[in-house]
Amino acid sequence: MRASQYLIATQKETPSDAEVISHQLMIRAGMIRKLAAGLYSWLPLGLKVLRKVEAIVREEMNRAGAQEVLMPVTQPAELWQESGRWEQYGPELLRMQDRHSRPFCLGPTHEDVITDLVRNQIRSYKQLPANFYQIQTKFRDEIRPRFGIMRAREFLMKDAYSFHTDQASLQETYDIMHKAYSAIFTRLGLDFRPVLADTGSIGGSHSHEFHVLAASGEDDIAFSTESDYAANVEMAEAIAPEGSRPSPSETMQEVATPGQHSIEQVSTFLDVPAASVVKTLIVQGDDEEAPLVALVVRGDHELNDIKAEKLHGIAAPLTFACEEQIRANLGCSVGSIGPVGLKIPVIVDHSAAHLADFVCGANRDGVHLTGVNWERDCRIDDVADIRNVVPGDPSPDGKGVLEIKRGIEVGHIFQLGTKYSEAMNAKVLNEEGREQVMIMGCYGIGVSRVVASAIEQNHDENGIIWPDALAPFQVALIPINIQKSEQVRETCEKLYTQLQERGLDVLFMDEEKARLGAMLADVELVGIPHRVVIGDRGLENGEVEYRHRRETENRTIGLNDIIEFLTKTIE
RNA sequence: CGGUGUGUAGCGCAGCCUGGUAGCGCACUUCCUUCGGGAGGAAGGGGUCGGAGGUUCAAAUCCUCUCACACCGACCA
Repeated sequence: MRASQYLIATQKETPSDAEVISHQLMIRAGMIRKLAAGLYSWLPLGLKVLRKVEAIVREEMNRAGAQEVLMPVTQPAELWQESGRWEQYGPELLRMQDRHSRPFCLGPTHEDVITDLVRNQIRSYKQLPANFYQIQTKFRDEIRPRFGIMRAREFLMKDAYSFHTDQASLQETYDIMHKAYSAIFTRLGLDFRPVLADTGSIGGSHSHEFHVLAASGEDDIAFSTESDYAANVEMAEAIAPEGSRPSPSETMQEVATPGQHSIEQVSTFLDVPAASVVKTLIVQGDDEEAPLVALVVRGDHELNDIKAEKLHGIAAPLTFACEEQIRANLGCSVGSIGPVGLKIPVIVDHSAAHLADFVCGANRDGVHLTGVNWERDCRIDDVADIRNVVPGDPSPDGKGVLEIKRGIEVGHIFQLGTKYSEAMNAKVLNEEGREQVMIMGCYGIGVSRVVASAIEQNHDENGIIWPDALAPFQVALIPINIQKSEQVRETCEKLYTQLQERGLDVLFMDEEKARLGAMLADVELVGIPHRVVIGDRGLENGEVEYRHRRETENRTIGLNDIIEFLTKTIE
């Protein structure tokens, strides 16, 4: 491609509303432009990258035996009413009416449509298993779109749905998808981890998220230093400390702690480590007998609400008791609560239950207790895993300890079961000639988000550094003084033609008035991996200059060898 | 949804407090010089000052309403 015929919309200044580096660089490199909140146009350069991701995803999905389809973005409400999601789905579902006042929505996902399609087309177990996918624009009316393309309202997603007659078959396809996803992210050149994930409200037994590791990620991922265990912190199991609880050595005493509420304040005030203090949280129960429940974790730990709301007796979604409820029931304010003398159920985290001689609130404002011991001074009704894991915790698989890093969720696979097929009556005849509800799996990849995550992981102060598989162009050809030197012009034209004949995607910076510095800056910002600079000075000696985007020094290469060199390097 | 803040040229911003009819940098157009890491000079083009209403002789500036956008928040215990 000749730069003179291509829109290279780079800009020096960073827009003031771009927070994360990928957003800033995508704007500056001229990949995307914002149309409205969470809505972006893709310029030629950005679209080229997006298409590359798409192509790799498509190839690997086809290789894994999935069949491509394309379903409408606009979907009739009927289907959503049938699956029950018209009511369930919140304001993220953009609803509208057509000219006949018939209700429709913009598809945030396509389970309902695919289930309808398949129930009408597939009648026999002989046609199963089957896995259909599409690469399609989705719309989710996010409360707060942010980070550019990373959390946009309209985005490109690959979604696949598989159908089965039994769990074993679903498991088989699930495993194939797991492998295909690993192959995709490996080919894309990303540092990623498949992690165990929460299945959320959808249920089902198995779910993995694929995360690209990057500091700007919105999720915390825990993984083992010794094994391939990895899980979303929401899910990662905090295993109980070994051995039995130390025996009490102190007597329980009241201490005045005026105005000290937070764990940090209390531990500083009493000069004890946060790990020797317990925090007691009061949440809503789901039983009329026990409308409130106390949850106790160690002072240096955080409650994991997903784990907590799964426990018996606790209302889901997890809801904290309000100030008035606490005062009415316990007679103190938050900040002075402790397990001693509580009349409501007390559920204690493993680590907190392992403490002896700990500190806690006295259920009276401005008073704490020291030297408190379980059983002797207060009840434990239940011990459970209700905290987030922290770095250094033992890995649940017994190998190594946990480390925590931030991740960007780029893929999610899960076993849906029969949630949709049952609601929508999607059945086949099985071997015995009986009707049977199909079992489903679903598998998504955020195609546009992959582009942003690749940039989060690959950039420097000069701009984007594309992994080879994603680069919009492979080679940039940069002439010096093309408007003056006939020699430079002819050499470049010839190289341009020859490189294209070798099948390389070349950007020829052929603009007469472009200055060297500006061209180099653009090529670096845009992130083209290989660049060749051609000038009279080098040509005198039959040489050109080559530099890889990751290097800081030029290499001198013979004019006659450059074609061969690039062809070999880029393979 | 709640809190805060911002809307002035394609982008980044000043001007607003203290009303007098719009400016800077980058980008863009033309010409000259320059040309090995975002050149210099000269001359230009481009703005219903987010929108509506009001106050005033006069509104980007003051007042009211409205729209859009952005940031922060949903575990203090």
